[in-house]
Amino acid sequence: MFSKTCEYAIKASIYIASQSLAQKRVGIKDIAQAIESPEAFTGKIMQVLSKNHVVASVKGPHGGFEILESAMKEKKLAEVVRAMDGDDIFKSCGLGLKECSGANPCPLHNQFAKIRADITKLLETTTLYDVATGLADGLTFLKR
Amino acid sequence: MFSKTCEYAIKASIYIASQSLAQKRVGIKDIAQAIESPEAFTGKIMQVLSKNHVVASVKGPHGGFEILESAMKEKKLAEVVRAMDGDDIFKSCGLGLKECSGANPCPLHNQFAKIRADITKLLETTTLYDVATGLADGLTFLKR
DNA sequence: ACAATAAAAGACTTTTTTATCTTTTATTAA
DNA sequence: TTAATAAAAGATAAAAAAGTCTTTTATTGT
Repeated sequence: MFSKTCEYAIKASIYIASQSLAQKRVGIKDIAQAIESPEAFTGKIMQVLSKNHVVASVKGPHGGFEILESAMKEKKLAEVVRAMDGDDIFKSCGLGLKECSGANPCPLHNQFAKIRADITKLLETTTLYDVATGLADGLTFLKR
Repeated sequence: MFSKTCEYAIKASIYIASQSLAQKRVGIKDIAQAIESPEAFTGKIMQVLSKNHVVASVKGPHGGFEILESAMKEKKLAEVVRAMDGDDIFKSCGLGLKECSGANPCPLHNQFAKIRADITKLLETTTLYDVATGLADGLTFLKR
């Protein structure tokens, strides 16, 4: 579904958002712990998220990553996914056809159209805030 | 969604099924052409499909691959997918958690449960016959 | 029996993804 | 203004996925 990189990115974003709700800025080490990802690789991912303005980064002592509450209420999961995996998951054919469409449909075109639409709707409507609250409240988890 | 290998496998299976409907046994070269896949790699994939009894293979002159009409009416797409990618797509967590469940849910557990169920239903109910007919009738395509 | 055909099997190679290590840049506080 | 901290950037490395090439085995028609 998502690349591993993208899974880490989503989890990291949600974790940072939940910590930001408690006014806590978090560092790479902390993030890597929280989402069980390799630390250095997590750093790389954070660079991408930061460049794509999914999270804000602050260098130096007491630095780290954060997402303003106002921002996380706007940021959709789709933006995180696009930053890492592009928009393949939103657009591309389930069987890998380059020009799969109503005019040139693969054998599963219609069936997949529905599934893709559901995935798109989920990712385009869910904000980081939406999912961060559940984590902050201990209702959902990023490990195991 | 699926690995490239699995995409090829699904397309190859559908192509073989549609040709079998016309009593035509097809070889690797033919299959590779029909689904725009690398020939040698297609051979490897056919070995797996053959071992998993998705298709029947015949060696020697006039050999190739085929699927009996009675068999293709039983074979679900899910069996092709399982043969190539295992059952990750049916089971695994969207965010990669190993023990994602109602008791230890990832932040997207419920949302993904629905999507996974839809994918599973599609793959578990659609037979090769169902999709082969559309291809045989020129209504669907495996290229471009 | 033998030549031709076609898949199976095995050993490799290439590419992509995932992951690490080192150096540089920015920020802070003493 | 310097030492400490933490992310950014760059260069590699390891693992997995995708793809190729060569040899072997099975089948068929002559």
